[in-house]
Amino acid sequence: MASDHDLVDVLRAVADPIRLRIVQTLADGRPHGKCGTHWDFGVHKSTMTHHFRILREAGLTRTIVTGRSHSIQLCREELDARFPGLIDALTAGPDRETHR
Amino acid sequence: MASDHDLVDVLRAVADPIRLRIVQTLADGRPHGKCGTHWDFGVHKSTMTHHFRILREAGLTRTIVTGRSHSIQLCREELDARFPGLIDALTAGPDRETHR
DNA sequence: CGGACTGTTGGATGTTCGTCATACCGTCAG
DNA sequence: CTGACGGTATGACGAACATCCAACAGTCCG
Repeated sequence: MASDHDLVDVLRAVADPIRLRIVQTLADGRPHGKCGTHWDFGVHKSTMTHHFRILREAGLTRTIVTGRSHSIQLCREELDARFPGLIDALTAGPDRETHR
Repeated sequence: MASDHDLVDVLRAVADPIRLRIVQTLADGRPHGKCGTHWDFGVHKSTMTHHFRILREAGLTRTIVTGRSHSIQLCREELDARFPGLIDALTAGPDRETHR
């Protein structure tokens, strides 16, 4: 039952265009910087912080702080253990354009 | 790209405790009645209508009208085709109590 | 026909959410 | 130390959302 609650949290976190894209990009398992370089969604800096926070609080990502640059990484193992197949389903879009 | 848009719609539809439960229950492929008998969430009748509408408009379910009783059914084939593994991931919860 | 049953429609309401702008804080280079 | 850089915190605001209530509409039974 607690799993249902968590699942809803994860789904809510992922039910947003920007956050879904972030998760899809992070699905390669490697950490990505939070810097505006990679994430050009045309939204304000603090908005990205907001989205990163939602993802982190839903248990989807962890943040790695190195000096003044933060990196974000998907918690693949935990997620695959708790919600098997979920991340795959989110990333393996039907006609998902590979890169860019 | 259109798939991403649709995926977000599906996720948003499913990112609600009541609607997630509905989808999980419907996952057996059989049609279930909309009657209050099966769905006892303690919410108002019209609220259920609202949730059913969201699910239908997200392309998750179809409604079968028979006389004065409506039945609802999950669009398994379409969903498995467009978002392979998604429904499985939603229903195969980690410690989801086997049945009942 | 007239009423019970099943479900929908159309407000109304309080809450959550996404976004922005500004101010703030830690880190690194000179 | 001072200033630039990378992120965070806080507050505001409009849109979307979940919920309820009352009224309505189609179907079946007597």
